[in-house]
Amino acid sequence: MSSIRSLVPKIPSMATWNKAFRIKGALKVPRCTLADSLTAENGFKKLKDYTKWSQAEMDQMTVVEINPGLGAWTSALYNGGFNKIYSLEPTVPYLKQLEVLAEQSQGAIIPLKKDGYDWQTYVELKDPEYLGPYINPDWSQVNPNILFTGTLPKSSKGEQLLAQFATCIVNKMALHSMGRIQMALWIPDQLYQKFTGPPGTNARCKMSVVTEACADIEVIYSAEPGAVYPYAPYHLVHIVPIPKMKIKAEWDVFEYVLKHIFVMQKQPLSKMVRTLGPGADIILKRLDFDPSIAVDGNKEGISEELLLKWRTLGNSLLLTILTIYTLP
Amino acid sequence: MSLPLVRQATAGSRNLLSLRHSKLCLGHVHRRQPTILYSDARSHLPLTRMISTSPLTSSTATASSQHQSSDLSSDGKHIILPNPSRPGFNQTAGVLPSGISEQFAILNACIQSGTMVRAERVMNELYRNRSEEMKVFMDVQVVNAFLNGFVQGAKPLPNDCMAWFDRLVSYGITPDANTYAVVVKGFLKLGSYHTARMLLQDMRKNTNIQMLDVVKSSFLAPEEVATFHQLISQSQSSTQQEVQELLHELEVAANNVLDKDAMNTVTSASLASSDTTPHAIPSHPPIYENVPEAKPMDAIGVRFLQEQLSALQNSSDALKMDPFDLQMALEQQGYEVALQKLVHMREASKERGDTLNALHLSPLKKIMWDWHEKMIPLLREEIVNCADVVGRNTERRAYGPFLSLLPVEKLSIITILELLRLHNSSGIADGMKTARAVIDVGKAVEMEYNATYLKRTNKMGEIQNMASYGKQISLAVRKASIQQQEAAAATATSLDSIDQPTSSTTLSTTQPSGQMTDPWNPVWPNSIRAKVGSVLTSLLIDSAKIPVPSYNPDTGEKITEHIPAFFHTYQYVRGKRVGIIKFSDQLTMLVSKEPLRDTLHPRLMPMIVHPRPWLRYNDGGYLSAKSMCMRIKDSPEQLMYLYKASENSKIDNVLKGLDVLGSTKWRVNKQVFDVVLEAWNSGEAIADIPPSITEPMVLPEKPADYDTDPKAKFNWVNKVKEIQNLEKNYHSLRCDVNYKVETARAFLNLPMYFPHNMDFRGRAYPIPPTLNHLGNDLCRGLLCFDEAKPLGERGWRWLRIHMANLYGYDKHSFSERENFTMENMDNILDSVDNPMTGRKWWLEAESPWQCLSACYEVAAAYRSGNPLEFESRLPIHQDGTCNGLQHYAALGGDLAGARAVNLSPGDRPADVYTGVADMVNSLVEKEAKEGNADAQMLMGKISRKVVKQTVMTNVYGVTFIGARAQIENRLKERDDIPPERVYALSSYLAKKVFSSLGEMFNGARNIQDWLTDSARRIARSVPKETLQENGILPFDSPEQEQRFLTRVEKEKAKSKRLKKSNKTFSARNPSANQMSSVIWTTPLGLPIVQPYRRTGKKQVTTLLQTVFIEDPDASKPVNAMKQSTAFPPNFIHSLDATHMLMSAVACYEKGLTFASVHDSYWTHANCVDDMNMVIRDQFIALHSQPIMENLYEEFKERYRNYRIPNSSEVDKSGQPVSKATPSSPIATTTTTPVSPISAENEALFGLVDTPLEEGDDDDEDELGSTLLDQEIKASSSRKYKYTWDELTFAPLPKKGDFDINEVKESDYFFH
DNA sequence: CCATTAAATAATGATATAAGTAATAGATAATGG
DNA sequence: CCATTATCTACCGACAATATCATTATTTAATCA
Repeated sequence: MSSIRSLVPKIPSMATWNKAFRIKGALKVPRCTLADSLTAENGFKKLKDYTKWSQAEMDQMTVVEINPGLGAWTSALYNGGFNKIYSLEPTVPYLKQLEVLAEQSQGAIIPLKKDGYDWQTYVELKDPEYLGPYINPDWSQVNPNILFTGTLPKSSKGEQLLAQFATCIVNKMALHSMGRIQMALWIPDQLYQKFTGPPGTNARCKMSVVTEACADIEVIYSAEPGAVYPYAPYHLVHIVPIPKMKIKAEWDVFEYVLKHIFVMQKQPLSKMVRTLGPGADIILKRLDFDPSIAVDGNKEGISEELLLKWRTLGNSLLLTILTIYTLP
Repeated sequence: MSLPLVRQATAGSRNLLSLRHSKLCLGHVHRRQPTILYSDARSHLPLTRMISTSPLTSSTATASSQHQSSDLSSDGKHIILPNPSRPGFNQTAGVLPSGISEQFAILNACIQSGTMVRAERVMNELYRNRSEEMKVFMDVQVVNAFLNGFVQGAKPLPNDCMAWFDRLVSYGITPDANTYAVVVKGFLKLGSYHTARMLLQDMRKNTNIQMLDVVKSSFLAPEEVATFHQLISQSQSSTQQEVQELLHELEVAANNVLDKDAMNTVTSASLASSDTTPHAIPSHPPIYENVPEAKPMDAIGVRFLQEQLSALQNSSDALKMDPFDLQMALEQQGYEVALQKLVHMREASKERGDTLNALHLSPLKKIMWDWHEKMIPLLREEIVNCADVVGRNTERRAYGPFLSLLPVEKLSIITILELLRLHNSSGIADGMKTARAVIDVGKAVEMEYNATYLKRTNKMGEIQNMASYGKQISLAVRKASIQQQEAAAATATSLDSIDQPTSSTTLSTTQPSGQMTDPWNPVWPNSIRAKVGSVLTSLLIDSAKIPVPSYNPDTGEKITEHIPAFFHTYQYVRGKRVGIIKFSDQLTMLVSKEPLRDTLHPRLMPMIVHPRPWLRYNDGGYLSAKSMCMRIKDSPEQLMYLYKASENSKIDNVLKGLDVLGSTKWRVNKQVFDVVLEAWNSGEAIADIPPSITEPMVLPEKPADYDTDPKAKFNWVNKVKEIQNLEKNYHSLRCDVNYKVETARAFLNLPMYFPHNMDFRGRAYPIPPTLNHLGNDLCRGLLCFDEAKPLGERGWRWLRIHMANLYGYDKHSFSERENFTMENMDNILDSVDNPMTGRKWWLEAESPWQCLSACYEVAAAYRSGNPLEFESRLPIHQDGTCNGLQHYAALGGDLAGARAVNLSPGDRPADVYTGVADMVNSLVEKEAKEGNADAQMLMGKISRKVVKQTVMTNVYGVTFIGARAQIENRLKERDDIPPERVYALSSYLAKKVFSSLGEMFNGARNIQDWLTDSARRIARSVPKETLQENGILPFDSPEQEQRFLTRVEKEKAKSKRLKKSNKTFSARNPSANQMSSVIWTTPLGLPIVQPYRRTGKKQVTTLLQTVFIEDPDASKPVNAMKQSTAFPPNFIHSLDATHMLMSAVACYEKGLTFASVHDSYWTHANCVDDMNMVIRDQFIALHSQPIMENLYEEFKERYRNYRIPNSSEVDKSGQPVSKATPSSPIATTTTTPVSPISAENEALFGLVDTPLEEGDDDDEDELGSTLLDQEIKASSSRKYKYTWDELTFAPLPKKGDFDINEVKESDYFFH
């Protein structure tokens, strides 16, 4: 296919980076960027091990990368064998750096001045020029032509963005209006904990429930804090939307319910259900499990079976709620 | 000296007292003059006494009081108290530390509910855990109340009482006469005369307490005093001389006291009648014969109010009730009435047995009754549970005692009504914030408790008689009342330490001067209110259900479900949780169908009799409810200054002004009311009545990409939210109108009064919230004076001018305005004849409802054939033209400014707003021609209204952002500007306005700058002592140092809990040490404290959730920025308030009816000329004083010995590079005196960092010095010197040549 | 019985929560290297 | 200590985040001499 690729972006020292790339204005905190090529290469290797992508599969994939930053991950993707990488970078200094890489990659890397945080971007990506040809409404299988990847900022924006990705998966919106698209994201540790928070833990939260209901998550690789500017622990996470959402309820209702019962995640479900509406506790009667389980699904004194039932939230509770609420 | 303020002397019979006070009043108003009228006894401040009552702390106390004696000078010109950072403040101010105020409230609740076991436990815990603080804050009053708890009931426990007495004495409490009275009472009640006698003997031997003081203690009822005679007869046998002496004293005292009642009434009568009051006041009813307060009882309005009461058992009398009693009953029995109405409803329908009629009954009331019945058993159970708790449940221990203070029925009804009242409050659709709900319920319980407690202990008949009698408002009456009250205190308890519950900051024990002792009744802290409120709310939520028709989901058959009427839930507001209590939809529907009148508590309504004159800062207004003359929130400092000023008779003239405002009798304008009602019932949007929304608004269509593009969805959701918001606003607006209409209906044909109080700057506000003359156009249109006065020629003219003003034609000369009205007579008559069907000319007016009201008046006068004799009730307004600038111009003697705001005469009104608008318009026009799109859009649209607020606030320091926001709001109101451009346009316009203003108000701005600068300096300043104690400045003397060290020693000895109060003085965070707020005294003597400090909120656990509440006691650093930016407006407002109050009093004394809305003064048409004279005279009187100079002097005195941090550049030798003080903008004009202190500083620290007392180890020192070296090298040319300079103020801006007396000739000064 | 220590409980402080930044701009307080 | 960063945006009438966890502080129980 192609000769061995060994693209290496220019990684400035932390001090230089601080001067040249610390972005002011739009984002309040400087956006994190992967700043270690080795980490990037290692991460990609692991990712490839996990997904078992063949070169043929990779050849037909178009990669969309958000927040490439210095381009370490971009290079790793390119070096790993992808031939078409859209790098969505809104800030000029990074963009310049990427253009260098673009040149060196003989056009495989295509920097675009777009912002992965901006919803408009996903509308634009549907353009025939970019992902238009690969839009695929078939959710029975993973979209073979698109890989979405990138680095999430450590700010509240990153958190919001991740939550929205989950929402969009459930509702097949934005990126996921183009099909069942897999993602490989570099996620800051703190956010990762919330993203995947298992039941009964402190990290269990709204987002982890939604995530659980819509995608399979696998952590691929964990970067040393030093590999990211400014220093922060990051994980590379592989996210594959599941073909059939576990959430049966209408999204807005589901979200409302989840938000309210998670006000007090350590309290029994039966108590929090009352905050949903006057007399909402009547739905408890129709529940097929003991509602004294804590909202966050704390395991203590709870049978495995019960836990399972509660975790398949979309199937039981919310369906029930919906039926009650939509009665004449 | 001119005498506008001296009340017309009626006869030579005025006593010394009233003479003295008239003089006092003059002295204060006209001239800064040392106060000479206070006897020295007055300066014995009760709270200082409180400190010294504790021998164990005496060393501290004396030390601090000596130390403070220099700055605690309340008998000088101004009230000056220690800085809140000083240890003396909390003690002097009686501010209780966190936790203790709660415990005191609980203690009192235990005592009052008769559960002494719990009271003992509280007391025990207090002494065990907070023993050091107890030494300072435990007051003998508290002790007396506590001890009395043992012996007041039917089963006295004198031995327990005695044991506690001994114990408390051993803790350092010094018993007073009341203490002995209480303890002795216990034994007397049991017949243990011997013990009682021994006690008294002991007292006689060991204390200086007089027997008479014991016997006349308010803790002893007359019949209890009588038992002393039994003691005497029992002990006659003793031959000891000592005993015989005691018995003799006792007998004399007892007889004395038992005779006292008669004495008292005589004195009161003589006191009162010796004033100018034309009639003597009989000591006993009936005294109302010659007081025609209310119209005859067949009036429509009063019937409604009487219906309120008709449910009560003795209601047959209601119709015959005297208005005074009616008012009293309304205030005190509001909840009983509400409850009885529910009962009646039920009884009535049961009796009639006809279900048909039952259907017509209010369904809401039926449900409320149901809740009530369900809630009561739960409440009882809860009370039992609270009593059961011996050990751990701290929550129950905190709220339990309070549940026993009122009957459960009352608790229940209070909760129900409060929750219904709060529907849609704080911007929550169909619900309320939990925090608000629980605190308000708690507050309502507290108020009700106070009201009934008062009723129980109330023997204030004479006082009230006299007070309510007083259409005669005068200092003399006030004085006489106070004196009488104090005299009466020996036999009757009075209301004093019950502060108004709305303020959560409290004086722990306010002991007024003199012999008077108040029952101890601490204000409940908000945390307690929240806890109490939350139990009740939670119980109501559990018990309140509402029937809902429903289907059985399984069988599909129709059933009636009972779902909760309320539920507790949460909302997220920008990521934060907010607890709310929501109404179920069914309840919302029910409530919206029901008229709101039954949830209106009479305590919030206008009064039907004259308000009680303000006797003290916390004594006046409504008859029974305790209210404050100043609205204070969470600021102990404000309260303390007010208290001191009140006790030192410094605010009598202010209070008098409030009395005058409260004495204005109003009535509802029936004609306008009818039109309002018609408009209201039509459901359409008319004037400022919003339309009623019958069907839900149409939602916009979802966009095509709603399902795929989050942005599209987001936008749509936002649109929907906007619409819902609009709907909500309409709804709450309509509710508001509904309340107003209902209140007006209640008072149809009935005179009403608005008791007034002030904000902290002295501006006056009516206390009743819904309907008052400060309200919107609708309120003002609905109200007119009760008294009618013939127009006369001038009045007829003013009426016509007023008519034109209200229409909006107010920028022309008076004669043009007169003509305007005459030319529009046709329209006016049409408006009157066909208000809703005719041409509706009045609706186009700037103030439609007031215009309509004026139309009626003009039309009636016009048609009467002889307008000059027409009896007019319409208030005619005279508005200051840019009142703030007027005061600025007067302060600065600014000629140009004076001309611009009509201080100097002109032949037509000058109007700065129009002037600026014109300037901006021409600017815009020019740029429009140049092709500026913004300018083109705005061409010709810049009205006076658009720029008015910005121009006005410009001299108050509004910023560009603020100005833009103001203009934005104005532009949004217009419909000829596309909403999406409003923002950009307002930005453009704000710039233009600012540039137009340019140099326009330089005179004012100079003063503003001086004020801002001074305030900033003050806010940053620190008392010298603080610096000394932190080792930053040297002590003045070894003695001072020694005193400090002993205090530290003592503090160290205290429990660790207190160590946080030992704040270390850190240079790192300068704002943490800024504790001085800006304080000044208005020319009327009102001390004003700017309350802006950091908020210190804490989470408080309640049954429903935790609530976030301001912790009142923590002394928090000031918000220096707010202090300085707020000072100019506050200062000017305090002046306009002063002017208003002065004018009010002067008008009153000329017999003019007077009302005001800050800078708009109202009176009868034919009195306008007189009032105008008064306004001008008072303005001159006010500004003839050297106000700025006085302020300057006051600041210098008040902040003597304060220091501010300063850094100035010095050259290598340490000599100052420039003499300026860079820390202040104006400082360049200042020649900062080279104070000796600065020299000391320099010597002490040289150029090095402040050597803090914290032991810097050598390491750091080395590091520090090397760093320093580097620093010097690095910036070799620059060295700074940091010093704590004496707080000085910039010299006052130079005063111009304007002669204030020109105001007299200016027709358009107020117009 | 006391003193001392361990365990239990209360008080205090810190942190996360939701989820499009709205738009703009100039002074000043707060913070971090 | 200086430079960057966050926080304000005239004032008043009219107020309001909360659950949970970790860490101390204080109280109670327990043990022992």
